[in-house]
Amino acid sequence: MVKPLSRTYSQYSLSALELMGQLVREARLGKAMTTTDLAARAGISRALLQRIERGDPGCSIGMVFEVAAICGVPLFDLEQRQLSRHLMLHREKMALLPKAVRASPKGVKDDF
Amino acid sequence: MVKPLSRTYSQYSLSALELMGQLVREARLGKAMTTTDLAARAGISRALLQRIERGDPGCSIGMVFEVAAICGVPLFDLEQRQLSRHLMLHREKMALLPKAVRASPKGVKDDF
DNA sequence: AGTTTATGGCTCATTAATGAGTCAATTTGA
DNA sequence: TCAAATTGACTCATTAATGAGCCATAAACT
Repeated sequence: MVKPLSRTYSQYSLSALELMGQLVREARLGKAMTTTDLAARAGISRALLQRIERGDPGCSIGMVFEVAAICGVPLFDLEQRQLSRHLMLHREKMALLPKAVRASPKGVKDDF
Repeated sequence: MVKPLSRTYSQYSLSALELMGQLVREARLGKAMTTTDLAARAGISRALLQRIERGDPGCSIGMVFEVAAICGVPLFDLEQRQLSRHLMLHREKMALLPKAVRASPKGVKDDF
């Protein structure tokens, strides 16, 4: 029995998680799929799908995105083709950015 | 030594993952934060942050969203307040939807 | 109302993710 | 060019996520 490390999440993240789960659930119901159906299709357990729909922060992002993709929830509000194009543009943009940053001696330059 | 279960992901999910990672990296560089800085601020290891920026599907979605939130990457293209409002509306909408679906005897009703 | 099915929420064993640490390579700024 | 710092990529021990199974409850349809 060891003391479990309880992670903390910002309200923003939690809201985004819950919204993501609801979008999945809504999409699933819209397609008249049971949790068992969707879970099987995504190759995951029903228990995990339930955690995803609940907005559990501990789920792997790959599985969440995969489930979202399967039941038609758009990621970044982009469709398949647009997403690919967007990504390519971003790759080029990243190539121009600095590879490393030199932090200021003390304190981080931010706008919090 | 057991055979590891290699999960499969759709191209769509992988692209979305990579894009997410790049957005984080871009935002981090924009704030002139080192990987060590951002990791510390998010309360995670530098190794994990690197996996997030690389678009690793295995990272927990909670940590990814948290890092995104910290360095200012908007989720669902929504700001803090808008996200909360959007979520509330969705909760109400969900309350009206059916709680369970009856699957068709054979085959799932979808549009693939 | 009764029946059937879906869902939610647990436990526990197993598998995978995470943290800590190290090292080489790259990049930045003087 | 040179030194200092950042980054990327590993290993390994630890912690957490996942799958399988079960049961009680709730919902849908006749």
